[in-house]
Amino acid sequence: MNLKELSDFLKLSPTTVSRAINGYPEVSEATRKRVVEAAEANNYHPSHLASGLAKGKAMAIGHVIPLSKHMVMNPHFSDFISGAGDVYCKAGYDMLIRVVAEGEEESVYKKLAKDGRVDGVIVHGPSNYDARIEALQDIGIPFVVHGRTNQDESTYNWVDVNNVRAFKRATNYLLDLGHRDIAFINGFEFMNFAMRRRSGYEEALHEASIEINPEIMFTGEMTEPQGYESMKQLLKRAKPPTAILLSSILPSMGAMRAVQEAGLTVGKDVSIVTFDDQLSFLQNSGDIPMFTSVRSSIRDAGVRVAEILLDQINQPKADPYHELWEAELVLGKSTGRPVSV
Amino acid sequence: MNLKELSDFLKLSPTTVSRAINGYPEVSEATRKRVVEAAEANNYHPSHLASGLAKGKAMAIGHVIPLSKHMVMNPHFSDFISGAGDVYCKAGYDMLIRVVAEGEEESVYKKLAKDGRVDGVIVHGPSNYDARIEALQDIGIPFVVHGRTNQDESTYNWVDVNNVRAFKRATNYLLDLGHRDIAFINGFEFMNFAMRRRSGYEEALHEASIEINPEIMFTGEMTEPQGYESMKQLLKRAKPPTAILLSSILPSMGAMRAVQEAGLTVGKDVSIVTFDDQLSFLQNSGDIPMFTSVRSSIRDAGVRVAEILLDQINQPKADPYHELWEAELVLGKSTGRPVSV
DNA sequence: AAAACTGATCAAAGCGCTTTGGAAAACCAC
DNA sequence: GTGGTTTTCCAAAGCGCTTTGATCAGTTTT
Repeated sequence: MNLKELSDFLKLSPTTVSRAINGYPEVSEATRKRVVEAAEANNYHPSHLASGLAKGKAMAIGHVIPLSKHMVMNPHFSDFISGAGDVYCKAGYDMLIRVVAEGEEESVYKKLAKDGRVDGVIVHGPSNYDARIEALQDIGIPFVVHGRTNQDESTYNWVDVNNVRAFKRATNYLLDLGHRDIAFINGFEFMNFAMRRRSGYEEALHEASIEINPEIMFTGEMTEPQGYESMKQLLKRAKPPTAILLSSILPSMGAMRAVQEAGLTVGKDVSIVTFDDQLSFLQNSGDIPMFTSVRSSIRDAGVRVAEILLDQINQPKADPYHELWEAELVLGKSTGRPVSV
Repeated sequence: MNLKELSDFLKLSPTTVSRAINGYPEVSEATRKRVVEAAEANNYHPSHLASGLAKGKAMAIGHVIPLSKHMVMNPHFSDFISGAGDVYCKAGYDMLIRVVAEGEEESVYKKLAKDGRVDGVIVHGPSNYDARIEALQDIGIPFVVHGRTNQDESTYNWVDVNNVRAFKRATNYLLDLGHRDIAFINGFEFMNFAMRRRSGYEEALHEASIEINPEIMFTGEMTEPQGYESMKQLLKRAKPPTAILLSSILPSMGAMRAVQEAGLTVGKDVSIVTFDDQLSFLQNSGDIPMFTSVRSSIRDAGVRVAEILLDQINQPKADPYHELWEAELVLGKSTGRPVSV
């Protein structure tokens, strides 16, 4: 059943029926009621394609998700997406996802923006210099970046965590406890957030006049095995570091496994501080959390980014909008004073 | 730039331009080349909405993802989706995701199917009796179920793992090692896969004439904390079970943490067999995997489910299609003979 | 009672594309 | 050069909706 049929059935014009359903004021309450009931009864649903075409809005938001070399979908996405998806759903928008091999993102974003299928897009995982930003600005489609780049921040919308401050604080906390050998297991540093985290770590060490030791700094895909393998490397050293900073709960689980396997105790022999995205399936909670962490919910970020994007779509002339979030430092069981030698 | 403008520019009719771009044979190679080049040069992208409307196909597949009570997105989705998304992308389809509060799924599926926005849908996480199946059959939209229900299996498309057999094998393996007290930490048993896993476990115990003990059987959301808490319960018992069966790597990580925290060793004091979906971010691999497991890739399932759906969309008259996969039993470090009393 | 206004409805054009049913041009054989 | 085929292109209708501008009754104003 389509609009025409429904309006024939009701002996009304398509105009009136359309307006009745979309809540326009030009139609009397009596007929509106009649129309809505008939639509319900006949199981009529307006075609999204047709209405989208007619009003030039697609009522959908695009996400492009790059798969890494090993076709791995970063698990942090699922929480981000569940936050964003919830916002879209409530606003009547759909989420359009394109999974794409690493490297092709830019062209996929362009196509997505051009073919009129979405009204705005989210940029995930910006690198230090990210060509997508200028590409999207050229096209003129609204977009929000989750994170930032090293490009001019003032020209686009973004929501980011203060990664420098977070990791500086985490490092300082370990320094205050008396640690001097602090390892760092980071994500890939071409990703902007990872680069900023490293800056925070290095700043803190600098200020404490501790030399930076590249031998105890790792980068890689933030997975459980990454944490495990890196930690194993560290424990092999003549003088293993007494504290480790990690970029996500996932590698932290792996690091913990390596520590326990070596017969050592986390929080005593080795202190761990992790960034905690509050992944819903790996929650670091309880009376005293398992890990000491700098914490910021990636799901909340998804919510906020989505809200901002919808706002920008409805007010296309608005100025670029930013939010910089501070992570909280949460004390858990994984840190303590270093065992004195 | 739209079709009309491009065709004016080329001094051709929209018909010819459209055909040239879509690769129809009625247009000479010379003009096709001219058209394609002009399209490129003018950065012309056909409107997806308009073409979808005109040909009655949306070129998109719908996924409805229920959030659990705590707004948690099951992390297993992300791997499934990355597999499916890859297939869609290669076939020129988009993935449309609606995140929806638990319980509203049926109506959301209906709306999605009706409003012409997608050409087919995937049914995730079927329960034992799932109303979505009949709803979708009524509507007549192609769909594929990831998993099965207890309804008549022959009437719809599905891809499933032989969960009964997998868990029976896993249990038998533990029995063969000499274990007699085997606990089971399962997912929610209103989910069909979890129910079938339980059947497999119980069948094996029955055949070995071992009584089923509900006190050492848990169900819940399959997360790290679930495994941790359940395991802690088990270790508190006067005579803790010597082996545990778990439904996913996530709770297994938690169980392992509890075991290690209690000063015991996995694979010696406590044997663990888990179902391994081969989650990309928690891989159970290496020379000898961390966990003994029954293994089946959920990403591969996503790929296959997507392929089948696209096939069904292209041949709507085809018979329902099913695939039942056998999980492999992979030996890892987490199992051994029980410590003799 | 004519004029002005208001509220409820409608006809028709348009969104940007595909596709049907020709028509025109080019080619072929005889 | 006539009739028949192919090849290449086009005009126009249609997909299902929204929206502009107009109509028409009913109400109020002068």
